[in-house]
Amino acid sequence: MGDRVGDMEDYCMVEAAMEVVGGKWKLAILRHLFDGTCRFGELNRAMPAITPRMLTRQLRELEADGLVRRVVYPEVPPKVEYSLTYLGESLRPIALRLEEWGHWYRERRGLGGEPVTPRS
Amino acid sequence: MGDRVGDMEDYCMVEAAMEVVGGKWKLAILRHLFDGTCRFGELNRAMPAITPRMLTRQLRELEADGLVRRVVYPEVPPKVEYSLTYLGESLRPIALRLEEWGHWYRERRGLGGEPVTPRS
DNA sequence: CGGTATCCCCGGCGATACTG
DNA sequence: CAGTATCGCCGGGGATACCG
Repeated sequence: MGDRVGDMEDYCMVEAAMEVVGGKWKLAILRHLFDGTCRFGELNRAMPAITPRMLTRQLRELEADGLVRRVVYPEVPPKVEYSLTYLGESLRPIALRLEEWGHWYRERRGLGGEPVTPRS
Repeated sequence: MGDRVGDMEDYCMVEAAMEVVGGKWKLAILRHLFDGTCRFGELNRAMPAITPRMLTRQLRELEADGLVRRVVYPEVPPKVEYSLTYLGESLRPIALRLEEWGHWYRERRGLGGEPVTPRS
């Protein structure tokens, strides 16, 4: 061992990051949480294209990966607040730069794709 | 501009970026091309886990998205060189920061996952 | 309000064999 | 050397209905 171990360590890290952040809605969710704590419904209203099911799933994964904190208020009607952990916050600069890049990229490429999948 | 009109434009851009760069091997490939032009076989040897088929597919997508340049030398035996376009180069700082982040993340989280799916 | 349950589709991804 | 061809899995993601 040791001959070419360094190779995979390197690119593996970027893939490790992608596993955490590569879900279809993950970065979109984080992006909203950058602006502050959100309730479930707020997030869902802010991203109408995502179904509650998927929003839940992605939030739970983000929580399991330690990027998002979920706080349940035991009251009625139910209230749940999502916020970023320190780990989640640490992604802010990168996400923002990626966002910039995406913007710049689409300008250069002439807005190739649809912004949001249109529903029938 | 209005308070939050830009919302979906914004996060859409990060998703746009993910569409281009979100493939399982995309960033890994780019990461290798950051170090300079590569031939097909070099890339494949550098990433033994990826099959030729997938390597081809992801390279073609990167090419279609304008991140990678493919140069064919009409000689025998065949020789094809892959390099980054200006667009591809522009991802370097972001990819590097994501890599840093991935490294840091895994240290904090105690190396949760396997680096590469081990073949038996 | 903040989710689950259920069902299903599609395409990303993989393995193996073959070719100009 | 640099790919195709073929086949198939599997799970991420979606639609809709329902629940505490």
